[in-house]
Amino acid sequence: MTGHAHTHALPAGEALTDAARNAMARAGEQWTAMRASVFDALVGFEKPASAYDIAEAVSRAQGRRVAANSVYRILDLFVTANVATRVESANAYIANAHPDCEHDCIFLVCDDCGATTHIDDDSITASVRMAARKAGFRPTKPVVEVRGTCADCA
Amino acid sequence: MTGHAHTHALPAGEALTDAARNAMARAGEQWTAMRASVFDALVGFEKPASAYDIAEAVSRAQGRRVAANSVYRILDLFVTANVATRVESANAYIANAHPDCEHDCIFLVCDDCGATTHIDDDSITASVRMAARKAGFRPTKPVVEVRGTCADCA
DNA sequence: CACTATAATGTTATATTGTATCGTCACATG
DNA sequence: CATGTGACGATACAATATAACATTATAGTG
Repeated sequence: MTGHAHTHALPAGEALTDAARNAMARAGEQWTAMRASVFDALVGFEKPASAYDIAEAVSRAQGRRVAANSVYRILDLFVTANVATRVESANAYIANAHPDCEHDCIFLVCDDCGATTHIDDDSITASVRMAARKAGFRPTKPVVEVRGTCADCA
Repeated sequence: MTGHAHTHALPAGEALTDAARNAMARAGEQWTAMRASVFDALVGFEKPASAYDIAEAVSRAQGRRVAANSVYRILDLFVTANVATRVESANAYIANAHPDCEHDCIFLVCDDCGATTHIDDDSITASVRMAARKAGFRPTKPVVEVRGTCADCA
């Protein structure tokens, strides 16, 4: 039993950007050129990207030096607005494929190639939260990531 | 249902150090004065400690400068030998309360005070591994941590 | 439009975390 | 004693993250 069946029409390209912009709007945040740039860079990576990777990509795209600092600020907003997620075990960020709905994501991180996919299994994350509560803990954000080998590298 | 009931006589003090030393021996690693020092420092922290925190503590304890470098090396051994675990979402390390048995631990990290407890719920981590496999992924090490507020800070 | 408050970004500096490299020391073994 | 090996020291550096303050852009408002 994998929680309620749950199919997203995964937004891509324009649609994904739209979804992100909307999510930001809902969070009361603006969608500026700089933020669009960072988002594009983020989506441009297949793997989770570090703030510095993104800073470099944005710098290239804009033909000027963009400091990691600014990128961090924007990534923080993205994370708050559910537009991106931080992959803790990789110190890196990844775009959220469906900013529209709130999930406790589960990331599968390939130690070989770095490729990272995510699955949504609300029954698992719910039981994680539950177990925490049973221990007298008030959960805010479960971090569920799996290191291992992806299908391509296996 | 919380997996098989599972009660450890949690080793503490001397007993814990013994357990750690044995675990290292099983991994074919030596138990040196330096390693004992690092382990003591690690156990001395209530919260997950960064390698630098530990380097400082060991430096104080030994009245000489110990470089983070050396601490990292030893921590890596500890992690491999199941004597310590890295808390990914905190970039820090914590001693394993029962080096004798292998678990996919679940950590509860308080965002307020930093105190971190761990629970072992094999049914949860098993289902995490299972979900990963169902996605064509070969799991090596699940990272399950929960950020939130502990009972004391609630 | 001009003014102003606020948000966003730039700039620079610095803190924290993590690796790499190579030298030295201690100890075991032949 | 010679030699090999593992542990540790020392130094340098790379990567990740935050702080503080200046400047610029933007949205409201009169």
